[in-house]
Amino acid sequence: MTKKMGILDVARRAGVSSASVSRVLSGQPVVSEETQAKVLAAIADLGFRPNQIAQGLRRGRTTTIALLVGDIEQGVYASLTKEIQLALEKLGLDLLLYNLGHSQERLANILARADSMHLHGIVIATSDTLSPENIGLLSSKIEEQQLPVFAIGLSLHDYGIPSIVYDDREAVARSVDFLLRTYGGPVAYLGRIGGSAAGAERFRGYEGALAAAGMRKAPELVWDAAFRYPAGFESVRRALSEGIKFRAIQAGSDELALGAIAAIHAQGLKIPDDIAIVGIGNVESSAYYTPSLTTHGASAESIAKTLLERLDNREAEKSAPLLTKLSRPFIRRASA
Amino acid sequence: MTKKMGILDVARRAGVSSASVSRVLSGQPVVSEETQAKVLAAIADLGFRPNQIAQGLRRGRTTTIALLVGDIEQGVYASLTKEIQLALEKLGLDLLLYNLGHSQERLANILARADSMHLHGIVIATSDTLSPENIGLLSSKIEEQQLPVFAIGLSLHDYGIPSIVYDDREAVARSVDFLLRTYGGPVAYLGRIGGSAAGAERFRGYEGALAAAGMRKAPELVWDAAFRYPAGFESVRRALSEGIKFRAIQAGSDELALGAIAAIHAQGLKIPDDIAIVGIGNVESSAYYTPSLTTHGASAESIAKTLLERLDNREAEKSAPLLTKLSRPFIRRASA
DNA sequence: CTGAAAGCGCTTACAG
DNA sequence: CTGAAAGCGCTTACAG
Repeated sequence: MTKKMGILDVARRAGVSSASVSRVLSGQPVVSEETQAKVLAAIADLGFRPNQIAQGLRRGRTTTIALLVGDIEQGVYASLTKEIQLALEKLGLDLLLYNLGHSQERLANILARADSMHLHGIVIATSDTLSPENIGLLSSKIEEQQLPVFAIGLSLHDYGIPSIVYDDREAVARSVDFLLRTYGGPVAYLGRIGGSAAGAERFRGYEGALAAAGMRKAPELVWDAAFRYPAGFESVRRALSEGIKFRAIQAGSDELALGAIAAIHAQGLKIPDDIAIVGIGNVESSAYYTPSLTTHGASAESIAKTLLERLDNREAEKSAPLLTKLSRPFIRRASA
Repeated sequence: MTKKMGILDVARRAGVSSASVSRVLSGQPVVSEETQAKVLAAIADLGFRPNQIAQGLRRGRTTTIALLVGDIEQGVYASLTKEIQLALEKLGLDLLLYNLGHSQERLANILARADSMHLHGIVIATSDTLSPENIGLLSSKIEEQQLPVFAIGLSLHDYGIPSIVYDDREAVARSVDFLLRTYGGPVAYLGRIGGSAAGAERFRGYEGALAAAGMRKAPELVWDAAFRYPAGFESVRRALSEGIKFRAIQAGSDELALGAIAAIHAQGLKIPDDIAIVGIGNVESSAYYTPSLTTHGASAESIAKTLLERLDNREAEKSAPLLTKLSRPFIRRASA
């Protein structure tokens, strides 16, 4: 049944030219209803599907969006990937996935290769700070190639790249203020600061809340650590063993917070009685920890939806704001 | 700098024909060293990259592998996706990601579209039982289109589809036996059975261990539940509230086990003192729970490696075994 | 070993 | 509104 079959076979069967078939295929309004009906019938009869590569070559671009993701093993990126793939499917677009793994060099390689792939668009979702070279590559793709590029989770609007981000500074400021008021004592910050654009934003929220409360930032209470579990565990274990005093922790990710919880428990301390902790991201497991984690929510769905709309409406896009800020809901659970 | 540039520009600059350039590009051994050197120099000078779509059209297939994944939000699939993408990159292949989300209909749609995409290969990784139609679609792609297809995590070797799976039956039998010996009392099974090929295998391991120990399987101790946290939480919450007695739980996934732990803690019970629990999959967070989760390991890396070798060596593949079984290491931590 | 030429399967000006 | 024809950028028999 799956013989090779082309637009010409459809044309023959419908009794029209291949040009007409092509026009029906691409939904051009010029074709008469009669022709359209004949072509559609022929397509259905033959079970024809246009060769996407040939279409891509002729049209000069594929139906593929590249999603460049910081670390797919982190829950937030996994959810985001899932929702974006689902959304793209509605537009008939496919998703090419690249896991960056925090390497600017890998990113550069991928972007270089992207040129010859004639992508439909690029979406980059990472919390890492990008190198100037990579930012340059991205924005040149917009200008020179008219290629839709979107940044998620990091603000590149200053470079002309449309960005969809959470207002993490505000979110963290809010929860640190909450920790200060509720628990009184010193609040530590646990999370990546250098090298992470999102991390830096979150840390600024922490600094802001301290300043607003008239408190000084203590260096021994700022633990710059990678975003995953082991880093959270290790940082807190060390702080505890060094006898550093703190009443609460604001973590830069849920994974960090969860790793921290393990370290706190390992010392026989109670949460939130001895130490309170707040995460950010609302990873699925965070609700099922003991204690359940107080955190800031995320909505991969609404990001995907925003992306979809903007991808679908290239006209409106020209006058769309370069920066879209989403606010995170504060999710209070048992850990703080 | 990024003007459109083709093989002809390279040919002109190198002083050879476009055919020679093409031959150098595809690494054909016929070209003389001199020609090759000239072409390579011209390519480097111009920063030329061949148009992948044109190559795809001419060669009849792209450099893209489609990865169809059950649920990217589950840790095992996220790790697998990451490792596979990394491995493919070494072969110059790109990864097209589709999240199946346990829908056979979605799978059918994706497979239907795949024909017109002229993929380089298909990898399906899901624990779901596939519909006969979808299995038929997959195996026809191997036969009719010579398309490499691999199944990961579910055995489709009976249908001529090369499969790479863990020996989950053996793994679960081992840990259930361990639970029986260590804690004496009744062991419950928590996990998807119907609709999940992998789940069914795991459950058979449970049954086997009970039988080997001369115990009867009690229906009230078998909780058929979806693979994620909420299902684990809810199943155990209910069993506990109904007063069902059990000393240990074997879960069909780490997420289920972690959800179960939350439910056990919610009742004020202790792990493993009151109830012991074993998961399967070794999701990253499982080591950072309180208590840390005893589970069966997985190695996305070794699966990706196996896949890579088999994708890279199409000749050897013809005589390769259709079924590759990997064993899971038992990881004993605090929960049992 | 190399080049001229045909062609992969579509789309799109160009005429009509 | 429709068709004949050129062409997207490569690869690959076919001659030489």
